[in-house]
Amino acid sequence: MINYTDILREHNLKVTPQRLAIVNELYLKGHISIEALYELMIKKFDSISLATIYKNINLMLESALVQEVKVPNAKSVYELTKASHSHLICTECSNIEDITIDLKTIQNNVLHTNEFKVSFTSLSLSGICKKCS
Amino acid sequence: MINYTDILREHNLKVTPQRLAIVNELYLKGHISIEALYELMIKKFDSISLATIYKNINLMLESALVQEVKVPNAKSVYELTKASHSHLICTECSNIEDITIDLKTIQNNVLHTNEFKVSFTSLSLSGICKKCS
DNA sequence: CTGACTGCAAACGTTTTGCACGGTA
DNA sequence: TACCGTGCAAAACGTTTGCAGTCAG
Repeated sequence: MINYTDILREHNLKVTPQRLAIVNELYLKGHISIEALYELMIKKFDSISLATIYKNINLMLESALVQEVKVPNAKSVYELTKASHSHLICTECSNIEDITIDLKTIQNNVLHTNEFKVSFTSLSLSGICKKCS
Repeated sequence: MINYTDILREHNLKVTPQRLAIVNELYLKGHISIEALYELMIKKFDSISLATIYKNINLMLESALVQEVKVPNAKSVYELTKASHSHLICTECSNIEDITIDLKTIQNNVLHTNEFKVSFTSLSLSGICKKCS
């Protein structure tokens, strides 16, 4: 069991049952859409409002506890902020897997040939995953 | 002057002044948001409707004449479909530059270590461009 | 001439906001 | 206790749809 309370406090967010549950779902699912998160939250808080989900996700985005992942041809999903990584997105089952790919060489090339200082990279590879092929 | 008429016909789209203008703006700007496209179009067609923009962009997406580019922390932009490429996105001036980066090695690694068959890649590098630094 | 495109208005789904109440620190 | 978070309802926003008139082929 992860200590979500401290994680929230470290990001200057008050600890509430709803927030703990949101962080818990993000941790368990890895990547989740607003809609799917709401469906899961309703099971724990039968009168929770979508507005609460939005307000909290937005606060978590601002405090960098959470990051948005833009998915080609699909809705965005959200994940707990972790070390820079890429995504394998299955177009069949919609599952998203994290993967570590070293992009330093590419960043260096871009710095020298384009004089462009990279601060954030977003790489997603869409295709068919092991299970679906 | 590019022959936009043929480009439209090749994608089974009827040729209208509005469509010619949309393709022209996409060509000139490289990447453009719906909102910005509408602002430009209004200058040429004072009674054009946003619905016309949406309908045409959607048709152009379906016929693969146009592609959507999802931008981290910003609205999507649209571009004429061209050979696979990546994007340098300046967080200062919001300019987007196309760049060719060979991702075959990465795709091969993913195929072998994750058994994941990549069909589409999306790589964007956000940072500070030459002009803004 | 026929079907497709345009522009307008209405509808729709998603996200945000305002407010009264309740809970955290 | 004081402020912040929650839930509800309403509003705002972006996008889509239906329709009547017009245009491309």
